[in-house]
Amino acid sequence: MLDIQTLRSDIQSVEKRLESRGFSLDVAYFQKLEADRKKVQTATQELQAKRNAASKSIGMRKAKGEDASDIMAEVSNLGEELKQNEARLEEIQGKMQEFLLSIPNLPHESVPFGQSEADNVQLKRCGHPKDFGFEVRDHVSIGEGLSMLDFETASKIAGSRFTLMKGPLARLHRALSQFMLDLHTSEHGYVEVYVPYMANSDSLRGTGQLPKFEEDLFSVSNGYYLIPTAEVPVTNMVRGEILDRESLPLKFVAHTPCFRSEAGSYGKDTRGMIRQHQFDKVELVQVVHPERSYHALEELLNHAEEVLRRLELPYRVVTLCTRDIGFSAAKTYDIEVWLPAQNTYREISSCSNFESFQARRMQARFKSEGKNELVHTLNGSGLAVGRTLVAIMENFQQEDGSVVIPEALRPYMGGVGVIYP
RNA sequence: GGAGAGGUGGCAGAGUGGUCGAAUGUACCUGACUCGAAAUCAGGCGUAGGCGCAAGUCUACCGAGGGUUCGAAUCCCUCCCUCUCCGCCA
Repeated sequence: MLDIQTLRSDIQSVEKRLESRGFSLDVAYFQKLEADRKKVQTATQELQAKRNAASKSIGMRKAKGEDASDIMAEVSNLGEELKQNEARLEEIQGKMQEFLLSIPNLPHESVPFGQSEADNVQLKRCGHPKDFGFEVRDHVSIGEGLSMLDFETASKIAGSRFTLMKGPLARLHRALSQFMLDLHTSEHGYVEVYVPYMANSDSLRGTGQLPKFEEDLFSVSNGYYLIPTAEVPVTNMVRGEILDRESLPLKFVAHTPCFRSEAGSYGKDTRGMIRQHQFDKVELVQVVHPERSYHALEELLNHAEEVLRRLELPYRVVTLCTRDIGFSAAKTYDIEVWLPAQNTYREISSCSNFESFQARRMQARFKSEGKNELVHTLNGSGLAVGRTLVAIMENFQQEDGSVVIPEALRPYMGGVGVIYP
């Protein structure tokens, strides 16, 4: 959520900055709403003040045993008018809130301007795609060749876009999340957290999934939603809190399953486990002092990259352009891993600074010299586990259909160095 | 699932219709005393928002949402959460 004060004071520049990400701000609507609000709120508060004063003097007279029927008659006439004003004010404020919740974040000045995904800027490229010397297979072919990846059974159990893994491949999947958690907790200073896999609508509103993106979520009974990312439960840990300045930065890492309905992506990545309704992810979340958030973003990116370096996977980092950054983000780096079978780089992590956008929705603040100030929040995948598994299968495949285990993972695999069919 | 108790300011804890945004204690901040500290004394000390150049002033908030009333922390209704005991379960 943007600060309503900046909309009041300088809506033109807000409009302009939002335009760069393809969002057209309804300035006239805002100004109309704001004018109405001002008028009705002032009137309502005046009536309330009048009523309060009258009621107070009734109380004072009654305490002295005096008659107060004249004031009571007077103030009872206020009732209807006040009620109407209050209802009208509530309506306007509701509309204003809805309007504010639907506006995306302002892109940071360092975000490259662009019209589409094609305008994202490659920041760096690390590692070298291997020269295989044989016809590479994709992870589906490799996994099924190993008899360890079974989409048919998964769809029998649940439906399309689910995965079933068996044996050493399932273990490799588990090894990956263990490895990532250990790296981030022991070397990068994150505190491991275990969190609910369902969240309420307040939480989803806090991080920006609601109200705009409900169709991407799975909802269950009792008003719960399955989390689409650990970002939701972890970031919402600080919702409504006033933190000590000294406690910042907070750095959390969580391994959770993520559930996404992937509405509107039918026909995209239908083969394999690239785009699933359920996938595991290790998520990094930081809650920081506003002055430190861009430094923290670089640090966070580096933490995610480190996973790929240790796994010896070739990757590149791109800075998303204004048109491609997500709704809540001010700036985002995507890390893309090399997938030889697709002969391209595919997203495996997204690291974003949300500045105060989520914090304002969540009312997450810290005390600074007696004043309350909004924190900045960041998160990044460190990494998407399923896609990392895909990357390992494809980058470490051998001609006979076996898959070599990267050195860093072998302690987690009971010393196994190669997975054979 | 059954029975009971309860949700008030950072914490503790009073307040069952009226000068209550809320006593008191404690923590914290400022000042006085002190060489300094402790103790003591005095003052300050919640959140969100409106109006205003400002000083300031007004409004809302006592788990959430409705209702009754001139007036609600206090009465009524619905919901949520926490705790204790029992049952069940991993």
